[in-house]
Amino acid sequence: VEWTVYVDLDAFYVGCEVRDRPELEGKPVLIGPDPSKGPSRGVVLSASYPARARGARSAMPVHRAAELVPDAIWIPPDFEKYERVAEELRTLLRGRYPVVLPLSIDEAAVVLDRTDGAEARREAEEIQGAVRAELRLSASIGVATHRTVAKIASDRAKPGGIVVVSPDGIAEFLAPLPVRAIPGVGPKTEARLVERGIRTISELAATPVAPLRRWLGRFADELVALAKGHPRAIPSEVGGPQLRSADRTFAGDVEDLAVLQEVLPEMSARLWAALQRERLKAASVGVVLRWSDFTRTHRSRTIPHALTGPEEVGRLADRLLRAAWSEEQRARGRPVRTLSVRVEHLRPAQGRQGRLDRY
DNA sequence: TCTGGGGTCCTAGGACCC
DNA sequence: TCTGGGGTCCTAGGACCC
Repeated sequence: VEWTVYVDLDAFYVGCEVRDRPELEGKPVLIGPDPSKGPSRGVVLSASYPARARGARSAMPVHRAAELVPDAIWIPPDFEKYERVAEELRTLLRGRYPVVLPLSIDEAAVVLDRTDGAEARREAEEIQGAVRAELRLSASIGVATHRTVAKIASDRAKPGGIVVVSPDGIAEFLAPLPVRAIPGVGPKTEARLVERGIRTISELAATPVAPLRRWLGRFADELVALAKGHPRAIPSEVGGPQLRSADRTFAGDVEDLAVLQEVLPEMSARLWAALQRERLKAASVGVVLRWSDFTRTHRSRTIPHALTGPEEVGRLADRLLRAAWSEEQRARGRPVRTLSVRVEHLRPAQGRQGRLDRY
């Protein structure tokens, strides 16, 4: 049987900082823009467990976290560092196992062929020990015969534990958990399920799938199968990236098209640099306006050739931005909070191999 | 005192093709 | 005069994840 060992690094950004500054161990550390340095619309990117004990969470507005934890130690994010550390984890795993799936900056999975639960648990223990000894980081690990179950198990193992789910114990393991524990069930889907009296996975398992399809589409079949202990297998191939984007949230909401147009050259340059770094070509440009009420408008255009440079990205983005603005702004009657420029239809550029294997 | 800056995948209608 | 069945691509929007 094939087993998946799902490795999830605990409070990852905090962990990267604490291993460089051991004196921070056990302290309420928050990664994000320090709100005492001026008003910010930023959010917490990572919170240490002592900070979590006082209610701070990642994705929480920083001013709210500062209220809850006034003596927090704030550290501005250093994404290059986190990317390097993420690569350390992948290297560690690739040195030991033939099939390693990089799943996000702080998660990776190993697929073990022809093994059993006891052996898979020993591998998880060995990985956890190596991550602690060599990376000086804490990992939570879920072990199961299906990736989705292994991921859910890794959540239950936090922080620093190992949870193994046997193939015939899947339904029993999932039964008491809230539907929200399933990856892909967010606030909206949870609300739809709860409206129908479905709060836990055991209640989901007891629900006829046909009526659920009306609300959830094909996802309904997947959910009920998982709840009954028969998860869908997820293919292991990791494709190349689908899009790259540059985002900018303004310090104050913007009511003037010209202000948006002004930042396009800088954003296009940033985006182009990212493509160059990864040796990618793109053949589609898009802009996204996030209005002050958090709704979004998207315009994109595909062109019959690869984009030639940041100027072309900027030119096309400007055209799309003006169209989106004239068609939508009056009707929305709201200023813009965030502007994004994105490129899609990515392909590896010719020539030397880039680092497409990173993700 | 609301909610970053990245990303992924799915759906749905229309164009267009065989 | 009426109108198949299947497929892909494009665009816009939505939900979700780290």
